[in-house]
This record gives sequence, C-alpha cells and structure tokens, in this order.
Amino acid sequence: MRDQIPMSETRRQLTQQDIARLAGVSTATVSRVLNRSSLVKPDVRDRVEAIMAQRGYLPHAAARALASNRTYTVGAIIPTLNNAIFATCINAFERELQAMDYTLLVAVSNYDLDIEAVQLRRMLERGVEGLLLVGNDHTASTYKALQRAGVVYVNTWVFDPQLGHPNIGFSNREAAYAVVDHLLALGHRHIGMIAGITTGNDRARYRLEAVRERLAKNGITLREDATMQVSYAIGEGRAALARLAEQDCLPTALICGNDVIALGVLIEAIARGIAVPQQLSITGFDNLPLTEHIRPAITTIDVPAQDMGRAAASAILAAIERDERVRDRQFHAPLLVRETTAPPFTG
Amino acid sequence: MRDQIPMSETRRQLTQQDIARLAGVSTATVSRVLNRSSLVKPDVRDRVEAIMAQRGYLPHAAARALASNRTYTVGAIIPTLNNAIFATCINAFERELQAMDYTLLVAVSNYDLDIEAVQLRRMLERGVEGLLLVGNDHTASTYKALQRAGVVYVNTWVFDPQLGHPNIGFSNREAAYAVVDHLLALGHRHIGMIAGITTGNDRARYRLEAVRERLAKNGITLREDATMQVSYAIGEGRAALARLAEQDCLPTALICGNDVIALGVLIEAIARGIAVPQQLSITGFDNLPLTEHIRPAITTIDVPAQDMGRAAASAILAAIERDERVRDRQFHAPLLVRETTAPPFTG
DNA sequence: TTGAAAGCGCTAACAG
DNA sequence: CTGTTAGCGCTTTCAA
Repeated sequence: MRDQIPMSETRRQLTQQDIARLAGVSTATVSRVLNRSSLVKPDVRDRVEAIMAQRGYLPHAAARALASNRTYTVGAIIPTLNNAIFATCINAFERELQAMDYTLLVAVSNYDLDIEAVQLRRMLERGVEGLLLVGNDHTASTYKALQRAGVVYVNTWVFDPQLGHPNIGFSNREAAYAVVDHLLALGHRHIGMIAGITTGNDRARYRLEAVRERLAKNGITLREDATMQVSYAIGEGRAALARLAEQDCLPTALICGNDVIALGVLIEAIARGIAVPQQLSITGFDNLPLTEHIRPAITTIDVPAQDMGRAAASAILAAIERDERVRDRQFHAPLLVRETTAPPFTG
Repeated sequence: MRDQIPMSETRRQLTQQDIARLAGVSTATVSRVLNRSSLVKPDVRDRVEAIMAQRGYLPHAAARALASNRTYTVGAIIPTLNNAIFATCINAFERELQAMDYTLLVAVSNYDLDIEAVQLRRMLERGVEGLLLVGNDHTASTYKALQRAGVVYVNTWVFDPQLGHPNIGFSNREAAYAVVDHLLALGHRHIGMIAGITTGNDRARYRLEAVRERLAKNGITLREDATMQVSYAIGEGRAALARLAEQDCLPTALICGNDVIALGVLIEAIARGIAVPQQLSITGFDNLPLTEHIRPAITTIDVPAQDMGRAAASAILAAIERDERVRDRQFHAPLLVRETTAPPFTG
C-alpha cells in the first residue's frame, strides 16, 4: 500500500548546522539555545535566536525526537467527530495541549474497536507520549500495545476504575439511574428506550443495562417492545418513534441514548401530534446546547464533555512532565429536568 | 517553557536491529520488508514479518522520517471544533487520510490568525506533508512559512482562486447572493443580517459583504440598524433577535451568518410570538442536520462540509504521492428553500 | 560557557 | 536477492 514515492524536491531546509555556522558557534550551542538551556551566555543566545528568526529556521521535530526520545505529541482516538459532544471534548483537549506546546494527533475509529487498535499502533509508532481514549472497552491487543509501549493513557466518558484502567469521566450507570428514578417518581410505569448501538460502545451499553436494572429493581420491566438500538442521528430517532407509534406500542416515557436521538423522537412526536410531555415523556443524554433552547426543552443528562477533555489533557501532561500517576477522576453528570418530562397522562 | 524533563524510563523498545538479529538477516532486509520492497525473497519476508508480529515490533516513525524524509502526516488547522460543521469536515478529512495510511495532526486556532501562524510552525516542524486550512485569510508569515516549507496546502470553505491560493470550497458570495435573491423574489424590502464575527473570518465577511452588495445592486440598502455581528452560539442568535425586537427595528427578513445563529433567532422569535415566516423570514447557512427536521424547517445554504474534507484529503494525497498540483475545486452550495421564508406580511 | 563527537533507529545507495 | 555503510538533524555526554 505504501510505496516509496520520493517527495517532490523542495529546496533543502535550513539545518542546525547552518544556524551554527552563521552564528559562529557549534551545533551544541544552537541546540542549547533551542532548548532554553540556562548555560548559554546571553549575548550568544540572542545572536543565535536572531539568526534563527531571521532565516526562519524550523527545528526538525523527527530529528529531535530521535535524539531526545521526546515528541511532545499526544493522541486522541475517538469514535467520531460527527457527534458534537465528542468534538467539544476534543476541542477542549486540544486547547489545553496547545497551551503547553504539545501537538495533537487525532484518529476516528467509527465505533470500531479493531480500527481503533490499528490507529493506536500508528500513534505509538509516531511516539505519542499520551493518549485519550473513549470508553473502557478496547481490544486485548489495544491494551497490550498500550502497556508494552508504556505510554500514558486515559479512558474518558466512563467511570469504572475497578476495571483497572485510568478513568476520567462520569458514571453512565448513575446517570441512567437518575433518569429512571426521575421517570419513576413522576409515576411512569410504561417505559421504553431508544438506545444507541451497543456494539463496541460500552457507554451505550451501560446506559441500556442500567435502565433495565434500575427498573427491575423497582419491580418494573423495561418495555422491550418499545426498546431498540439506533445510531446517533435525528432521522433514526424519528424513525424509531414512528415505528413505535405505528405498531401501537408507545410507552408513556422514552429514554433516549443521547440528545440527537431524543431530538428526533421529540420532533417526530410533535409531527404526529403526540403531546410531549403530556402523552409522552422524553429524556436525552449529553446536554447539547440546543436542548435547553428548543421547546419543549429536553430533560437530559449534562455530560461534562469539556471538563473531561480538559482534565484528560492535564492528567496526561502531569504524567508526562512530572511523572505523576493519572488519578481517576469522576465528574458529576447531573440530570437536568426540563420540559419533556411530566407525569404520565391518566385518562 | 519546555524544559528537559526526561521521560520516565520505559522498557527499551524493540528496534530494527533486534528484529534483524532474531531473523538472522541485516537491518536492510528488515527495512525492505517494512517498506514492502518487492526484492525480498518470500520466505525471508514471511519469517521477518512473523517475528515482527510476534514481538510486537513498532517501527520508530521519527527515525523513518529522518532517514526517508517522509512522515505520512497531514495537518489541519481549523477555527474550532465546537461548530459541528467543521467537525464534520475534519471527520471526513481524517477518514480519507486514514484509508491511505496517513495520520492527522489537528490544531484549533479559535479564529485567531496569529495563533494559527504559531500552530502552522509547529506543524511544519513536525514535517506535515500537507495541510488543510480554512479560508484564504492568513497572515503573511503563515503564507511565507508555507511557501518556504514547500508543503502542499489547501484553503477550504472559500472559493476565490484568483487570490492565488489553492481553493477547495464554495463561493460564500454566490451563496449569499442566492439568499438575497430568494428574499427579494419573495418581496422583502426590509432586510437585516445577524452575521458572524468578521474579524479573522473571511467566510463571514464575504457573506456580509455579498449581502450588502446584492441588495444595493437591487436598489435596496441593508438595514444597518438590523445588522450585527455575533459569535456562533444559539444564545447569541436569541439575544440578537431580542435586541431588535425590543428596539422595534425588526425587518421582514433576517439573514443569519450560520444555522446556529438562525436557530437562535428562530427560537427567540417563537418565544416572542413573532410568526415565522409570516412576520419574519429567517435564513441560515450550513444545513446542519437539525435544520431540516425542526419546525419550521430552516431555509439555508447547503454547505458541502464533507465534500470539502474528502476532496481536500484526496487533493493533498494526490499532490504528495503523485506529485499532482492541487486543482482548485468549487462545490455548489445550493440554497435550500424550506419553511422559514415566505413573502413579507403586508397588512 | 562552549565544542567535539557519539549516537538515536532507520533508509538508501552501492556492492556483491 | 542481501548485506555494508554512510548519513538524516539533533541531543547529550565528556572535555576543555
């Protein structure tokens, strides 16, 4: 696949040699200037820096990496950027890295753990010094490679530290419990779920399982005829509700795997004249900005996407630069009760 | 800022030497199988590959880059990932690169061209072989560095090839014209605009200018008292409409800089009992998935985010691997007339 | 405070 | 088809 096509000949770039020659010093000194070593005489440093700036010298990162065994590069492997909530997280992650002069490598796995494993490999070859992953569910080969490489990593979006992996996230289970409890407290007994696809997605699985368990614990069974897994798209949410409506198996409340699905369900409900929340309560997950503005505003879980991105970056940088262990960190993902939930209609 | 903290000592990684020794061949041969050179005897190749797989050997990318002058890395510098439309574009870009075994470096400039210049530098040091940028507006230092490095780059989201930069995008001007023409055809004469912030954002500027010009060309002046620049957030859109309503300077139509703003304007209008589109027509820009589902569905411009991402990747890869020049490429960004636009109310 | 020189792990002639 | 070897550009002892 990768053949040896030579790069088009670009004018040879300036090298440390050149700078050294121009400044009348050795490459060692130039290197010291570059690395802000304190043992360079100020005037020498200034002279060298002036020349570097003037000629637009760019140190060769690969050469530095090879010699110093440092890349100042961190990776993130995420399921997708098409879901705004991940994009938000990565945005925060990148900004934090950027502030510390680290560079971000991004790979999208499309919810496929095998693709993820391949991408991890690529990143390790690139010498990433830290890695943000999503979820605790990764292939054995992924975990093995991570361990062999001895690279810092953080699993985000989940919090199950007893699994033995560094977690910076929130409890999908607890969040789902809160949703169920809320619905139960409102008096709902007929509850279905439009979940995300659980294959290779432990967050989606946790949510679905937690809903089932919590209901069961309260003597209620999740209405399996009103439960399905769909991918995260508005159209999917709409179609799901349409199906339930047409099969006449609408519960009084639908828990959605995320806000995008919830939005679809809500829109379809409105389109069909199903009153929300009077006839149907709906809950989401993520707290996308939109959910608070739309009418009815969507009851949802406030997923701390930015916090996780920022915290993951801090933890990774602390591990790299100060050799600190990554501390597990649990963020609260509170239920935001808004307008799509109400007591079930009892006619 | 960057001091020399040694990496925590990880068990030394396997090197090509080790593989060579284990396989009883020279490093040259190992290198050849790594690079899929055809002149390795099949059984030797198999043996070497088996050993590499078994020991989990990871070639050292920095060393390869240094020796071969190839990094198989491409960069993208974008204003933000918090806007879903950019995230979508980058997602497509990454998937295309991934398929060709390239790795993506991502940097977020937060709409700041000076930050962008710094990030570009970082990427050039990292040896990116290609670069996706957004817009044609970049600092002189950015363009100079790009040229000196001789790296392939593509400016996306705009199409003004006469400026002399490779463009893969669409004409923001034409798109804005289409919006204006549509509104004019409906009979609107009082038109305002809630634009994006034009500082360091030529897309936003093109849109605003084009609206002004097109109106002027038709003998109509953009209602400056109903025109402002806000950042891309629903709340900003809402606040903008609130301000106009309270100052009693509502036009009959509002052109919004993007869908997020349009959504905010729409939601605020509904909240205030301003009938859309009867009392107020609204248009957006981007065609976020949501806009077609919400009621009233938003009239908007279909921005080819995925197409641009994919095409930029293809063009960059073609330039790298087959030495092809980047061909400018203009995508159509059609107006999608939906439900938020109608003839002005004439009472 | 500076310079000389030995690598870092790999590729790419070149020779065989 | 395979091995030898000279770098790639930089960091980092070690001496001075």
